Amino acid sequence: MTTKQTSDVIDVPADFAGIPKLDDQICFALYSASGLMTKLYRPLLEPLGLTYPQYLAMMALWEQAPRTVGGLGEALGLDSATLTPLLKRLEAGGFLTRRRDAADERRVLLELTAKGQALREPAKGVAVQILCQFPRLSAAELDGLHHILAKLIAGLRETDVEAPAD
Amino acid sequence: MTTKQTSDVIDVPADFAGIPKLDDQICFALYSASGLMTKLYRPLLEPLGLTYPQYLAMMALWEQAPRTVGGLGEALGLDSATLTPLLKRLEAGGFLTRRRDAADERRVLLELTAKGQALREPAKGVAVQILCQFPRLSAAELDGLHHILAKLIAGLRETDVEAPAD
DNA sequence: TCCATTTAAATCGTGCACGATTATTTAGTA
DNA sequence: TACTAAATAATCGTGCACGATTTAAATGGA
Repeated sequence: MTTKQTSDVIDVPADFAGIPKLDDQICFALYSASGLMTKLYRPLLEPLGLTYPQYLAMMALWEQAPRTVGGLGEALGLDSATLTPLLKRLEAGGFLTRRRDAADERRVLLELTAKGQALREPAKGVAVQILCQFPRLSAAELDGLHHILAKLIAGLRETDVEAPAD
Repeated sequence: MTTKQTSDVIDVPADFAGIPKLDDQICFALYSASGLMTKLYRPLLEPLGLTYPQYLAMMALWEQAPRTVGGLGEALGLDSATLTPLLKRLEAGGFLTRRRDAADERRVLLELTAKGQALREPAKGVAVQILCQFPRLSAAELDGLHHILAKLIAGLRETDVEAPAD
């Protein structure tokens, strides 16, 4: 509390100087919610042998396969530095295969194995259980949350693409 | 392939079986938004010598110090396995000190150094710049987002505390 | 007093995440 | 054809995150 009026320390409208934490709390809320969500998934995904990021990768491949590492990375917002080791673990687990594209040896094609395909059904159960365990937010609230997040993400992606050329 | 009507594979209402991705997209949206947000902070925090989690720790200490590692962990939702190395880096950077509490040698007290205190003002500038770079969401939307996230987090924390005794 | 229990941090092992760099292949062009 | 430039993954180094375990200190009885 007791945030004083140090309105001349930085050259911004006094309105902002007095509330230096509110925006951070939205960021912190996103950070916290994301972490807690991952924790919620952990015990459900563990029996399947997946972590949450691995589950995301599998979902992307259930939607479309084969895909390249780059294509998957674009879908998930991750780069090869993160994906390559993750995909190697999924390959070691027998969920997918990685092979160079014969038509373009720079690309690596990801393909699901039978085991990877088979995981799709139990994964649906996970999604349902998450829904059930979900804190009591109304469908309208969930919808609103999803809608605003989509807008936020679109804006953040723009900034992420344009600003680095600063 | 070709997801058929296997409505008896899992014992849930058929309504859910058909929409196995919607809830995940909220989770994925949280995950993505959180990551993009951290990326937005990075170039602003780098000149200060902080990462985003370190910035969160400093914010908690600007609000209240001295604090114990456990107290900080409760505020941030992190445990000592994450905090101990992070705090050692902040100590190595000269931002804070760690010392055993003489009254209870189990506890470690965190105290800001002059350098750590001094960082508070430029950190306010970071918060302002984040607000400015922020994608065009109305104040009402930001408010709504924050409100729903708070509700979500409260529910997730409950689940996180109660469910593990399963 | 002594000892089991609880509490608090630190440590260990695994896995994610990213900026920066490197290696290889393809494409474009003089 | 040769030679640069662009594209694609992989690699490297640093730092976060968490479950599980370990170490040490405080607490609460018999």
